[in-house]
Amino acid sequence: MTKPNPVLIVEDDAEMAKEMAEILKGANCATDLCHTFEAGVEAASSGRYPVVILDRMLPDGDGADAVARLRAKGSNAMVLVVSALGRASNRIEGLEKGADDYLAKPFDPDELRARVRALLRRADSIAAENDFMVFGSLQIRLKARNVHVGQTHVPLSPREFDLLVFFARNHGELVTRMQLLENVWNLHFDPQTNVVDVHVSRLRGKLDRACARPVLHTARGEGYIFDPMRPIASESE
Amino acid sequence: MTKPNPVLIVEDDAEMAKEMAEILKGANCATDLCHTFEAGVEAASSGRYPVVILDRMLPDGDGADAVARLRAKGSNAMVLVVSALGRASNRIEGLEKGADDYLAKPFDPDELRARVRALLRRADSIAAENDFMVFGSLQIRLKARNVHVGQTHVPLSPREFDLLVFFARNHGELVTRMQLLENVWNLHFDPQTNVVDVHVSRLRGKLDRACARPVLHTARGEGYIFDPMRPIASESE
DNA sequence: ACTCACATGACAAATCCCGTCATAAATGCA
DNA sequence: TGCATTTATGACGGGATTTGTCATGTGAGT
Repeated sequence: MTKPNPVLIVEDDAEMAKEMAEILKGANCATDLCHTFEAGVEAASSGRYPVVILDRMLPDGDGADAVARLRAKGSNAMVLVVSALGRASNRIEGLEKGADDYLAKPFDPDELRARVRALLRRADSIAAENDFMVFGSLQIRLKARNVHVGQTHVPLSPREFDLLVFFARNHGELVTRMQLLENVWNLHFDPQTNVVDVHVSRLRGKLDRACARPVLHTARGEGYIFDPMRPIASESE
Repeated sequence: MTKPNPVLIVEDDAEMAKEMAEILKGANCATDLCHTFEAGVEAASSGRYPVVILDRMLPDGDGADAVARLRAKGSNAMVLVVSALGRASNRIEGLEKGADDYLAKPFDPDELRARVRALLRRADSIAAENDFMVFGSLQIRLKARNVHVGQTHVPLSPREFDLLVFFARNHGELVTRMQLLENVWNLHFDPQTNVVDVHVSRLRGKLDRACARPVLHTARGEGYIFDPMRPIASESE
């Protein structure tokens, strides 16, 4: 079994939310919960969730608008809108506003599972076709070979891009200079220079400036760690 | 009003097909019709239709398999499966087999329209994101800025790529040197040199070699014509 | 405070892209 | 066929970009 897929549920009814979470465990999903659209949009725009489930009606607004706000923030999550209003007209409005699927309450557990699975599959196939990596606001388009932070483009040289991709593929993990020489430079021996350091420095210069926070951390005596999600220098908790 | 969207309907019941076509006129669609999956898959794999509507059950097979065959042929059309079997289990199976939406018969005309519109919108956004032009075996990825013939990559310089894209946008039509200077070079006067000729020559060298046939034709005294579909040197029908 | 690892600015070699020119080839016409 | 005009293409050099090296600065840990 592969690792569970993160799914965000935005729902104010705690009972319903718990039920959905329970159902989705059967589809290999790890659910997180928000109680308001405000919080939901915020969480979803991190790019961590390939699939987001929105209740159509919450105290703080309308699901259709929430979808619009989400899209405006650059999220490309798959959105499933769940609604007590099951009539066709509502379904239509939801889909036209940018949701990817629509489900009426009350729903059959099997159907929820199936819908979410279909959305995950679609998210996967889009990601595979259009190869796309997201770390918070940092986006890497593998085929286009370009990098964006939020809406702004970060110009990288070919080497720098390859370097970043290697880091991204091993995000959160320690990467040694030797690994980099092997995989990015295709060198199977130590050139006895600091090529790696120089390129890491250049890459870091561009990325940190763009992200306005450190993303490439150095593990003294070991190597480097790429971890864009790491909270900004503060201890505790 | 923009120009109508081509939609392919695959349906054996002529009455039903006519009705759907009529309904979809209201969604600004130009519908074509096939009566069998065989013909439908063939027509759809031309890549001309962003949206394909499949009946679930036709004499020559099952819609779910047709979707699979379509995908295997490399089509990335959005597929809506319409079925008399409206139960959840069928809907689920359809979606999991690779269809993009599922609609039960009988349906509300408004709902068909809305679904198709949603699929068109999604097709658009995928096309915009993943912008892709195909001429026979020649594929141009606009964002990735790379070109493939069949499976092999054709390396082009930036200028050459821009040139090709301009030709591709005007494929089959005469393109003058002046147009190229204006649109590819951003020159609004004649530089009195043969820059264009030289770049066309270079581009042609790479493309013709890769395609193993002439793709960029010259219209003596007029300009050039990009036409990758043009049958190989032979007169008459 | 000292040492060693890492960071980074500067420089130079290598590469690639592009426009120009000169010359060859091809086309149309008389 | 021969001539004039248009197009094709090989070669050259300027210029920008990328990349690796080195020298020096900075900071962490002992």
